[in-house]
Amino acid sequence: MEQLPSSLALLFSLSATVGKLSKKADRALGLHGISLSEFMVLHHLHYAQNQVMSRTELADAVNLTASGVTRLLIPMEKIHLVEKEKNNRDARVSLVKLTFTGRDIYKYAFLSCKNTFDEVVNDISPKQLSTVLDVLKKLS
Amino acid sequence: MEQLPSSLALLFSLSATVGKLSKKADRALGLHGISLSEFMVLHHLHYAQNQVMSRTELADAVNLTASGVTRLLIPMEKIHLVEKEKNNRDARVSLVKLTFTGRDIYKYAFLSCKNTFDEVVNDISPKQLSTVLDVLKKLS
DNA sequence: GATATATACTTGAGTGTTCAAGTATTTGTC
DNA sequence: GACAAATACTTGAACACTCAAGTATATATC
Repeated sequence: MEQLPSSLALLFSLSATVGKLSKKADRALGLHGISLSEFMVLHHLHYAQNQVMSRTELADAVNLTASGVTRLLIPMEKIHLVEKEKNNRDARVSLVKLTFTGRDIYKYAFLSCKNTFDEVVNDISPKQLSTVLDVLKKLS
Repeated sequence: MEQLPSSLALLFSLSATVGKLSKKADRALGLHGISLSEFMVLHHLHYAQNQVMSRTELADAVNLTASGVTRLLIPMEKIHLVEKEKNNRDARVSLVKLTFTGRDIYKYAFLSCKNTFDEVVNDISPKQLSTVLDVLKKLS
């Protein structure tokens, strides 16, 4: 449509695609009462040692600021998906622990999300997919 | 790091990458006093017939809602990057036209942005890049 | 040619996020 | 062991967007 250099085409295309895919994810996850960011928090906690992480670690993992994480966690604590824990070695850090409920919700949400996105990538060959994942890793 | 199915790995990776790249773009474009969304508006106007588009067309092009576009354009009109124009055939539509100033800013912003992102894609082969663009097109 | 329906846009209220500034605590230095 | 600098987090203000409802205009139907 326009003579856009491929580097900028990449930027434009990435942002359009992510816009659409995250909406899709939010719709799928909405059935479980959580957003994509919340799902990502649950996911990273689920695979963390003891299912515990600090807020700073979470911020890095889900690509938010520390303050974004603070605010994201407030409702998640309220509905008991996660709970606060102290770090005895360092009183500054406020640890976040996945609860039993949180783990449960994560599992069901995971399945919904996986089904949705398996379908999305259905007509993309495994080889192409792995190229894309490689490139994305380089870009990050 | 975790046993994430590739479809979800794609979602996570895409959203992380876009987060970082749009920040990078915003830093580059900030020197010209505009955001990435504003740059995208200027870009689409620049290549539109007569450099005019309706707000609905713009919304589609930059992947925002109509109301998002209305609000994005307010400051752009104020600093005379774009201006309103009537459609004589249809009084409902409010056309948006690129001004001289807008065109000028676009050109310089384009160069900054291109330099930044040419560097970003520097260690990605043209073949990989075109695969990624193909896949993104399929996903959108 | 009146009336229902659709389209293009705007507006108020709300959401999710950031940034800058602040607090509490820890670490490093002399 | 006092004090400066760094770290982990929280909070108020702001920003960028969305959604739902409203207005104005156009189109289609009878």
